[in-house]
Amino acid sequence: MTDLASLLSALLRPAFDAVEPGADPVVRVSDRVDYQANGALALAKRLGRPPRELADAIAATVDLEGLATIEVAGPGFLNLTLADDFIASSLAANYADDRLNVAEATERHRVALDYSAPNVAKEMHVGHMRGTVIGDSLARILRFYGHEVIVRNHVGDWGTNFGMLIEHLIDIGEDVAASELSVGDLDAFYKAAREKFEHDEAFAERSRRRVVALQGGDPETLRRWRVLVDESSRYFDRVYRLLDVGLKPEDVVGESSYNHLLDAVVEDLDHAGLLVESDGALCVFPEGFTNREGDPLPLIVRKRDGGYGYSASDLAALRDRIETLGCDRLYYVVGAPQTQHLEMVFAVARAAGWVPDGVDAKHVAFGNVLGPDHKILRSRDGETLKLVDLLLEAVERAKMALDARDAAYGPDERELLAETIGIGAVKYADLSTERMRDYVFDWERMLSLEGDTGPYLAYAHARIRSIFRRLGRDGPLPGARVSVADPHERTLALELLRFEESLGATLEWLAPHRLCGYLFGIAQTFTAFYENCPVLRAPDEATRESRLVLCDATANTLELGLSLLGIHAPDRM
RNA sequence: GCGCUCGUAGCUCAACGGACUAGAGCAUCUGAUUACGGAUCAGAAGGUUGGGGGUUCGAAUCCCUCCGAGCGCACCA
Repeated sequence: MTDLASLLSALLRPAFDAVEPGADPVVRVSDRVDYQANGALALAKRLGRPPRELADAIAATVDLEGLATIEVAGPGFLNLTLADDFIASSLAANYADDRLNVAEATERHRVALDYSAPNVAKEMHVGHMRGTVIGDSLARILRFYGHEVIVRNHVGDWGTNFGMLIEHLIDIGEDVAASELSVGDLDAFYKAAREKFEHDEAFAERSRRRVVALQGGDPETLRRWRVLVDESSRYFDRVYRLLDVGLKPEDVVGESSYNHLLDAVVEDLDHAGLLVESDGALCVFPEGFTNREGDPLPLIVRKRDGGYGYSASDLAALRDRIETLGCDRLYYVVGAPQTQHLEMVFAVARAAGWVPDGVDAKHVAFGNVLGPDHKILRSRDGETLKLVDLLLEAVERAKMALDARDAAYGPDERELLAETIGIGAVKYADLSTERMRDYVFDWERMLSLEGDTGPYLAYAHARIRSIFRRLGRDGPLPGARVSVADPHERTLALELLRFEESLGATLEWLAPHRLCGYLFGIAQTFTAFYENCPVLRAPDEATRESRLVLCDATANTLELGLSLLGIHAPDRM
């Protein structure tokens, strides 16, 4: 389907072109009319003509082909009201062709989507949840649009920490370590290693030597490193399955994967004349970045000791995504504190000529999850909150909520529903807030069946499906005509037709909360419709079938929209 | 100190440079409805969009400045 705003814009364009070639009508959804074009105001300013007069002239010459009526309002707005017949027939046609909830990109991209990025031998905590959930939703939406998405789970599997982690592995024995890691007690493992590193000088010394052995490619050291990586990956995978995200083991391409490209990064930066030695380290000083003292701030590509840091692997990964994978969109779903680092990486890559025209690299930054005290969410005892613990609690709470309801579930159904609802609630709460903002985590609110929540939307969907169960059919009769005679029908139909517009905005801003807002609006509009327009007791057969189309289209939109957020909507709950 | 982000109703959040009434949800209050799954509906109350300037026909949105919060600022990643 084509979105209505684009369609109206195309109809208005000739009239705008006649005034000034290439002028943009700027058609938008308006709260007081179906759509509003305010392009005449900007155009009038540019041409120095009275806006109202210009708007009148455009309105007089425009041909809307009977699809809408136009009216000049205020200082020069062009208010567009769609014809009821047009809304009804568009909805019916799109519904019949199964094209109501379809979106098509005009140009397709190959997108490198970097998200999740947990650290090997370290627990996943709430901070990883946001990146994982947002990234997963964006992956789904991009694919839905027809873009090719190459997911890179840039796990932290390299660096000086691994000296101490491998030594600790040796100390406690691989069998013990493997069982400790596989039950998900990564924090205990990491903390024990850290503890020894800080208080046991002999251990610290062994650790430092071990780093050298690791970076030198010593086979036995690499084998032990691999044990840590593999055990952690298995653990991550379990968390991803619980979280119901599409990340797969083959998406894991960690920092270590770029080791063989790091020398070339340094050489090429040197050839480009960007490399500067400073205090023994090899640095690039991109323009516009300064430190505390106001001096130029370096991106340290190679450390004084000759080792590479994460700047080098980030640069190598960026090149790999452009040069080897052939991506023209690079999205990094990474926390807001990394903003400066990523900007510097992008700046250096551009200066080095590694980012051709038409290639866009973006930091999709996100804020923190806060506790009731408005500080970073922690467990009750003040420790970092393990992601699994949070997810399991969500499932437990959903189970209790289900038990409190007046409905009977089989034990398997109860288990499955609790997982679907609980995890969905957490994900929706996360996705429905603008991603740059910190948000306050609140169990009560996110699991509530009232308000802007995952369970509310899932329930809205299940309730509509139940209409058809009661009817004993799967859907409306084929070829049913749609009428929007009642204002509630009209509003709902129009809202349903705006699916692609909403998805377009979601992608344009890489902001899943826009899709959330749309779906919540759909659910609310539906309730108003359902309250005022009897469906099963409709006055006549034709009205009933028309309303059934609206019901089914709403349920489909909710189900699809939620699935694009990574949330499953069960048919009954 | 410099930089980035945020500051909107009691609380949690929306709002793409567009309006004459800045929207939802929760909580509060008033009515209606014994309901096609009550996640009901109608309505009320609640805001000088942190303060102050500026640009504009028009600013929560853009610019400047101040205040407050969070984060980053050379060899951890």
